[in-house]
Amino acid sequence: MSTKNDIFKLYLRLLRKHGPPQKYWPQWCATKKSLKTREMIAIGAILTQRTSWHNVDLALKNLKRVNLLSLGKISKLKDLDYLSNLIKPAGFPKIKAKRLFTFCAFVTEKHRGLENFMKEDLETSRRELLSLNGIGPETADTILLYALEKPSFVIDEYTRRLLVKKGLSTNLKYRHLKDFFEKSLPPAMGLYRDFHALIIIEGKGEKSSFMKKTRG
DNA sequence: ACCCAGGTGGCCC
DNA sequence: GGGCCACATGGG
Repeated sequence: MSTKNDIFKLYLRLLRKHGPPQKYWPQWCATKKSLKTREMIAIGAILTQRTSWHNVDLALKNLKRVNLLSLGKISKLKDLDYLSNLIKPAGFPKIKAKRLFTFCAFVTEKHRGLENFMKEDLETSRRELLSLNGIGPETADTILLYALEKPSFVIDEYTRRLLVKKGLSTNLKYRHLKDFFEKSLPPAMGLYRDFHALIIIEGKGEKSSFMKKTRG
């Protein structure tokens, strides 16, 4: 039977092993407080669904090249095929273009921009994000934590793998795990970001050593 | 020529 | 409520 304390101990172990993470989400983006960065993170959160960072990066570079790394600009697009072609490297281009547009239109039209949206409380924002087509719990929490700066813990495949490996949970449902982490920790954005980053660093490390071991 | 990557929604039972 | 499937591209 795992306890709340096990989660905090896990955090301390990861912190001791890897040191404080220098960069948050995503890897190629340090925590800058600019609106542009937050918008890029939100766009990346949608593009990265079931997709490698490298491919998301290619798509973001395409958007930047045509000066479209902006929620307001994307929300004004008439031609989703154009958007779809730009984000093609990130995979599922048709569906992701639609999802991205839906999100951008919501932020721009309903909230008059990301800065206003940030003023809304966490629970209301989360409900609104989840009501959008194409935004599920992980994408919603990623946007909340990294773009809107709210203490909303993100659960992903790395988190599940680590919990299974450590024997800390057998219930792998999103809501259950999110509650488990949030009840074990104080609601602090910085802590949630660091912890999530450490879980990924740990997960990627495990993977490369696994690949090394099984090769040849 | 496989296999995988930080999900989500639609459909079916 | 759960199980299965489509959605697509770049890299190992």
